[in-house]
Amino acid sequence: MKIGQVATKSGLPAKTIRYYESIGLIDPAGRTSSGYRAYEEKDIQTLRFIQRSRSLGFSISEVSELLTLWNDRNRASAQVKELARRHVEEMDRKITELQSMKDTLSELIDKCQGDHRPDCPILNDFARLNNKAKI
Amino acid sequence: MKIGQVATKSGLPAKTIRYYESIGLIDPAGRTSSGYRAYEEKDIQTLRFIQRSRSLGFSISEVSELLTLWNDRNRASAQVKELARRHVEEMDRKITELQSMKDTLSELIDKCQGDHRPDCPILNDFARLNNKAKI
DNA sequence: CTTGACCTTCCAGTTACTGTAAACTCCATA
DNA sequence: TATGGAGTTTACAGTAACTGGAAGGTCAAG
Repeated sequence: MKIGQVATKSGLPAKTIRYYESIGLIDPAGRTSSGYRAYEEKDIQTLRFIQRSRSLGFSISEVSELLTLWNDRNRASAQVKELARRHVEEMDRKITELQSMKDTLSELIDKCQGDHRPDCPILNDFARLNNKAKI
Repeated sequence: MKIGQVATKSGLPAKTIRYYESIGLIDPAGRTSSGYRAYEEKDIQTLRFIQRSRSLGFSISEVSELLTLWNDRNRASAQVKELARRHVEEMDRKITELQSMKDTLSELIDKCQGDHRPDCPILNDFARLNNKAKI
């Protein structure tokens, strides 16, 4: 199978698959006599695995860890859970932070709404010194 | 005022201030006779403005827009609100996406918890084809 | 035999900085 | 007056994870 078909089946752009090979995340693919990369079914599974992990927000190096664990099934469980849990915590932190940024900005927009002066209080707030505690 | 003091007062690393100058986000600072960058009070306000906008998640190019609007107060209100609203929507999308990723992963962790087989179902799920609808 | 789709490599660009190195400049103290 | 340390300058490289584009090779269909 050539890279285009693998791209379709795995959900990853061909370009990205080559990139993953270049950074050593996946083993170099075999080659046809003419130099095209040649893939097998199991490669698609690996790439799907990577695609899925990435879509869940794991970094490349975390995916690399997960791939190692995947290839060592019998002691995977605890470590995978640990990695996943840490990842969930990280996501939680990000969600909280985004939510708080959003709330702050929404409040500023509301203030601007009820205000009929030509200049927007949002910008004034941005420019004010020591505004951390004022919102 | 030299860059170090401005860094302290604005909350931005000196390095970052130089960077902002290099990409044209802020005007080049004046120089002392010996070549050090020389700043005034109003520069601190501008940098604070940038710091605050960035901390609310605006990209550099959005900050650039905001700075332009800031310098044109009388027609700022509507445009600033629009920019801010779009930004809030974008944050909402990110929050939703992160939340959904988190939920998915949490579910997988739960599945792993109640399972006493040595290999973790998380990895199996990662590797499964067409798993988009299965969670 | 040619066209077009697909493949190859390599290099550059993206975002927003951060790290590091080598070389000043300035101020205070011995 | 010398020197030491803190602060400053520039320039270059690196980060994360790709993405875009150029220039060229390959293959099947018509």
